[in-house]
Amino acid sequence: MTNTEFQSRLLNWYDQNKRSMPWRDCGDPYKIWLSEIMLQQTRVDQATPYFERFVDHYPSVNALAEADQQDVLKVWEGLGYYSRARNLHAAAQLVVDDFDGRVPDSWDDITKLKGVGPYTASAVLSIAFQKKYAVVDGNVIRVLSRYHGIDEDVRSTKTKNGIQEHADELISEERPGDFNQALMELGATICTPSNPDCGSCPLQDGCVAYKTARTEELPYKSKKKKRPHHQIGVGIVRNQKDQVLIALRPDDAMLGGLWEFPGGKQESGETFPDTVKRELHEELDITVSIIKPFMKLDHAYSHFKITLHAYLCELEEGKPEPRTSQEIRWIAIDELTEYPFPKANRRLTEKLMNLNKGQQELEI
DNA sequence: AATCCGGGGGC
DNA sequence: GCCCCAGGATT
Repeated sequence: MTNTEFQSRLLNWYDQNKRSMPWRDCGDPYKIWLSEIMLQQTRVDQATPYFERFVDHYPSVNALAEADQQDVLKVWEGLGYYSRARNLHAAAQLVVDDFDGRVPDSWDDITKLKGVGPYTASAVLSIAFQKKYAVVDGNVIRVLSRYHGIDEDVRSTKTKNGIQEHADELISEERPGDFNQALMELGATICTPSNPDCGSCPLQDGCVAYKTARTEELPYKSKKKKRPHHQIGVGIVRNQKDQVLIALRPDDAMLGGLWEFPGGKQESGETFPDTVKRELHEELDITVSIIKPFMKLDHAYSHFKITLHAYLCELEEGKPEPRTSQEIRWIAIDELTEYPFPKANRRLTEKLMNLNKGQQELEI
């Protein structure tokens, strides 16, 4: 199949089958940029409601640049990879300060923005500005490795560079943005990781994997390491004013800029109450007594898993001082909704708020 | 080149 | 359970 045939079949398929998305065909570089950041390692269906809410809060680069980081993280809460939100916020301020509030339309300028790497630069430049940069994301890797019958490990840089060269050669001159979106759309809806719908694929004729019945084997990926599983003890410290103690994670840490109940990893030989007491002493310089178990939950992060054991605590001695955290605060339980929390901690705040509403069992 | 960074959905 | 997802930053 010639490149021209590849393009026309793909683009015709796209014109008839593309899904509707709030940022698609809007022509607004800010919304296209925002969508590409939200879609990093995130499915369209998961990102869409966040996109709508984010645009409601921050309809323009200027609005985003003027916002407080805490508010931006609150709108982002639940979407994960929170450095994306912090980087996007900082990048919006750079766009206002250095680029007159306009999203840069050149490679050298747009890659100056935090959180904009080769994929996002290519996506924004092609979709918003019709420039000929081919994207390579997980979808493109899957589609082209099958189409060309590439069986090297797609996790390796060399293989990805080879796929980038294929994409660079295939991309349409006239409709580069649509070509990129079409290839990704095909990967997301037809050329799926398992059970691809080859009968509906416009590229079936030229596809090596289809012709050799290797669609289930390609793309080849080396195995990932198993994720370690940690046991975490967490303290929900209450005072006489029915307030709880929360801590702000530093910007450069995992979940940076989000709040949490203080705690940490269980060490060998420790009971969970021991862990909570030790961690709170180390992190906040306080001594607490354990009142009772509050909640146990499992949660999976990208590279490890945790079981979180939370205990209701009472302050025995000392005034809490932030040591490992950026800031600490005593807040009422009904204020917990106002702060950005990561998912595992959000499950704790939800139980606290439900019990508080029912006036149950929170009395010490 | 390898590792770190969330959360959700599909199978 | 594991895998994947419109990846980027850091080491």
